[in-house]
Amino acid sequence: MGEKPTIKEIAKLANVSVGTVDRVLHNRGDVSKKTTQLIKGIMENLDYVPNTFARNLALNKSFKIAVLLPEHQKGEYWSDPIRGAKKATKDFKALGVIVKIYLYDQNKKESFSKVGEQIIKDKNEAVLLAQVLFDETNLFMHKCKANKIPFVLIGSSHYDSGAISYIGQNSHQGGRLAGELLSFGHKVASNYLVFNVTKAENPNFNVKERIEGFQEYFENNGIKKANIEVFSIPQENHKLVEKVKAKLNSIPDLRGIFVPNSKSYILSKALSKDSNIRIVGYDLLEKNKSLLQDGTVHFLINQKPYEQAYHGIEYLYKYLGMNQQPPEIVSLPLDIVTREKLMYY
Amino acid sequence: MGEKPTIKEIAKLANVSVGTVDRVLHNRGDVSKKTTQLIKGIMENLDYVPNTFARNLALNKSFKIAVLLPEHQKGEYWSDPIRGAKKATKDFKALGVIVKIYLYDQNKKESFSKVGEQIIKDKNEAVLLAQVLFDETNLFMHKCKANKIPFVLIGSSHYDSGAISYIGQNSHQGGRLAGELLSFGHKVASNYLVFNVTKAENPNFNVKERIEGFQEYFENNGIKKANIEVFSIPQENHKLVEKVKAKLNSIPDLRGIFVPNSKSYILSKALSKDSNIRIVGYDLLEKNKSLLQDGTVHFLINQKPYEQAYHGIEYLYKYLGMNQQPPEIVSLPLDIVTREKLMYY
DNA sequence: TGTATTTCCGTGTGCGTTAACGGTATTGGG
DNA sequence: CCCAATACCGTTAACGCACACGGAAATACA
Repeated sequence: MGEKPTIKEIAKLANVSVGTVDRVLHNRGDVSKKTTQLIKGIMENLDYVPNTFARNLALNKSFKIAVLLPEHQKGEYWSDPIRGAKKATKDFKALGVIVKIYLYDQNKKESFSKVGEQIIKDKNEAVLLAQVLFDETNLFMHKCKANKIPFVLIGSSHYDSGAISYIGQNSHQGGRLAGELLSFGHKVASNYLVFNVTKAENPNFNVKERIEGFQEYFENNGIKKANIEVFSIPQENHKLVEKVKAKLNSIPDLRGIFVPNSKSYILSKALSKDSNIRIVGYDLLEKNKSLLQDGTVHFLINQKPYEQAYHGIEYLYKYLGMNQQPPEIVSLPLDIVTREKLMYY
Repeated sequence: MGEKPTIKEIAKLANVSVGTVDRVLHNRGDVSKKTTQLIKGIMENLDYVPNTFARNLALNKSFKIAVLLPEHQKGEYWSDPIRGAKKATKDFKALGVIVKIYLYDQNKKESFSKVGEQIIKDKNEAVLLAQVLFDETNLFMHKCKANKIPFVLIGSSHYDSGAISYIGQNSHQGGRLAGELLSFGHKVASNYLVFNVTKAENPNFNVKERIEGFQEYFENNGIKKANIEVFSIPQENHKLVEKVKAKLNSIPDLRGIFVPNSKSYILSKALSKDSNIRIVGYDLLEKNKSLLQDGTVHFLINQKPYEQAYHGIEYLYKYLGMNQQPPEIVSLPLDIVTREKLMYY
């Protein structure tokens, strides 16, 4: 009872060979109806389940998974998902997973396309990617679908993309959380600023949703009189710092600032040293961590890019190797980082 | 390059047989120092990882892991690590891991001992446990050591217990974080209360350390004038609520309360509805979540009991099945939960 | 009746790793 | 110098499954 039945035992009970049992197991024909029924009955009775180890060993196939992400410097955002991907590479290597990381220059769209084609050429069987370059990524995802290459999207949410799974955070939720943290302890209505540094030609839906969530929070919590100004400015603006300073000075009694992307470190350049403004930002870049450390920024919301990539590869392997369908949307919990929590990261 | 190296290939490169490679792989001696180095070097170079499927097939054994935790009602603290254990059970089943959960009545010490003995009798090869009943657990851990059964401790920190790994949070850190959250935005010194509900005969070192960390925070941040009172009271006290109310009234201008364990819901009974006191508590019990939801409590620190148990089983398997020594101490990051984050849990 | 086809099934090899077993040098003791 | 002990290493049979190959029996067709 405790022991697991093997193919051989089933064969003996049915008075056939293992080959026959194997044939009905994978119903690939060449077995008479009678013996098929007999064998199926026995398997049913003994509750037979093929041994995964033996099966995978015999199949002896490996899975090539491509990771498609932007090039990056050390300490930048994209180094985290890369780390996660590398950890997954190591962890799943023993299971036959071969991960190759493809990097592109996010300022050169043709770089993306080139790398994307390389991925197809290299006969990768699955792809993990983030939608940084919107249109190019859409194109690539279409190609994947055409070639029946499953892929997982991390970070950004583009629901009808055809990805077998989307892994990221709920952006609305993040915005609301930022609202909660900024207004925490303030009973009275106050002035808040959303500092939105944009990047030309790269619409970011996450940022849009975060801002919506931020506004939503104040509406839903009866802090209607809160005055929320959204200040958007392109990163390429050469008078950026001056303009930000002017904006800050133009708002009397500014209570808090929400930076819905990783650009807190830009905002900090325009802040006076002894500013008393609460700031909630995103992403644990080295520069941002310093701001947390010295008290300029009070909360950073961590997107857990490391985990996103790790789980992405995990899902792709399970999909390819064990026919397991991953959840369509995986919402990672928001991680609030304060100065005291910093030393863990 | 893309293909994975096998033992056979390594053997060929080192001019030895697979047997020798296997011997150095599992360092079971009978190999000269020179060839050992040679083989290790080659394995390093090729980044060799033994094929899990072949390995487990050859080993053809399963690992019995026991989980030893208190009985619990739905929604209570211990249901979370149980969930984590069950998830791990499912995830590692395919690797030959058999997990059995043993529950005891934490109010009956003899119940613990009985279950503990059962674990030994059942020939479990590893144990995951939490130190709820201090002395009894020590005794049991000694028995495990005597029987050479490895075990992992989750939640509480008892360093010289002989556990192969301790998984939990840094309690000092948790206390400091609580200090940070309570004092956030307050420049001036204020009055704070630590509300410590104790349980007879069950000294909890985590709570002690959290309180120390809390005090430490104010000392280290120049908020020396902060007045911190630690109020300890046994849970069994039949005039508990009255006494707490009295205590609260006795402190003028009370800014915040730190509840260093899961007993926030007890404190809440003594609070007036429109209280303006900031509260930081521990643990996502259903009762505590309600308090977060209605705004009575502002922050809960989540110990991640689910993850503790999951990783505990993961480590035990790797220890048993792959000779991998886990880290002696695994500090899970502190998880700050606010109302806005609540819906994820 | 003889040959060709179809139906059905057994045999054998290989997948990568483990570990028992046995074998050949090498060293040490007398 | 011989024998025994030791150090070191190779060979090989499992582990359970997948699948190619070939072969016997049954059926079809002439």
